[in-house]
Amino acid sequence: MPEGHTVHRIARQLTLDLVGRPLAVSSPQGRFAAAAARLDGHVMESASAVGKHLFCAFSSGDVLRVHLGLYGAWDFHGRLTPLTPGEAAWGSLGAPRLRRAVRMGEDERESPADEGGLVAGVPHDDGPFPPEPVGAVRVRLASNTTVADLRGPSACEVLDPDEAAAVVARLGPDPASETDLDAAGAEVVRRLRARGVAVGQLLMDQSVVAGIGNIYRAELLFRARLDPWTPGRQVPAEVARALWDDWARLLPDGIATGVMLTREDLTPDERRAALTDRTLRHWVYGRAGEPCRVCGTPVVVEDMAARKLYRCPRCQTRP
DNA sequence: TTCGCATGAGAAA
DNA sequence: TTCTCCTGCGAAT
Repeated sequence: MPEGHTVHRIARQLTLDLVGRPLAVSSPQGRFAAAAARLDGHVMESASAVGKHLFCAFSSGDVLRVHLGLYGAWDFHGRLTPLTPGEAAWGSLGAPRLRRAVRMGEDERESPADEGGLVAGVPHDDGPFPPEPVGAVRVRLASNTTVADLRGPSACEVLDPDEAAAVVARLGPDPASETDLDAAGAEVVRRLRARGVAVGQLLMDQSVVAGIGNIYRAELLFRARLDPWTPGRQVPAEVARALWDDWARLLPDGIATGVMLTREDLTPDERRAALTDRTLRHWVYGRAGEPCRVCGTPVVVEDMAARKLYRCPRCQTRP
């Protein structure tokens, strides 16, 4: 999925263009029709992200919770405010949607493949407004000027505020939604070191620390030069803390750029190139068999809890 | 045109 | 651990 940075970007886009207005809420696909009717016509008062969960609070008192899972994405149409002032807006946030670049005309450039979608001018697409829903749109949130279409989410439900709070309570700290990063870090260290499970698995456990997915997991562990198979209990406190601190650095960068660029060794020019060339972005993720960028040893891929785990068998060691 | 895979995670066994 | 949700891309056919 879309790891945590993407969901924060979605929350920001919704905040910029749909929050504070009464919205037409519908379910073109039909699977969310009854719940959509409850929200329809109400004002979206806030949109926020915790880990990979998106929460949209409505004036009716209802909270829309969305989790994109592996396939989900939001497609935006109509007027869009660039998330970064001066830059183009993103038409699609979530799972890869490269093909949309073909659909949407000429003066677009392809967005970073990692994030899918395309970058276009603002407004970023032509044609009648609102556009006809394309494919299975679970939820459409529409103002007079902006449409957000949700497709393929693994979770999409209406909760009351207490239920939404209960979801958040089950999550570990998210650096982008915590006010006290130091205290949150201490809690993550405690949770990481409380179990004998492999640290590679613990970083993916959303109840330990929220928002990390398979790419950030692999990259954080490489950056720490830590063997992912090290049991959590054997990770020294300072190493666990460094993992959190590193996550707290990478996440804001990912939110700002929309790209999971995890290499701190790049020159500014190389960094610019890496924003559009995925083969330059990562230390180990997706690089099975290719030489480690530090020592040249072939990067290894193996299964960990049914997910692909990438690591350098030489650089990443046990404490 | 078909098939396998993917940035995820809850349920079932 | 395995299944399932369910979407789109890209490699293979």
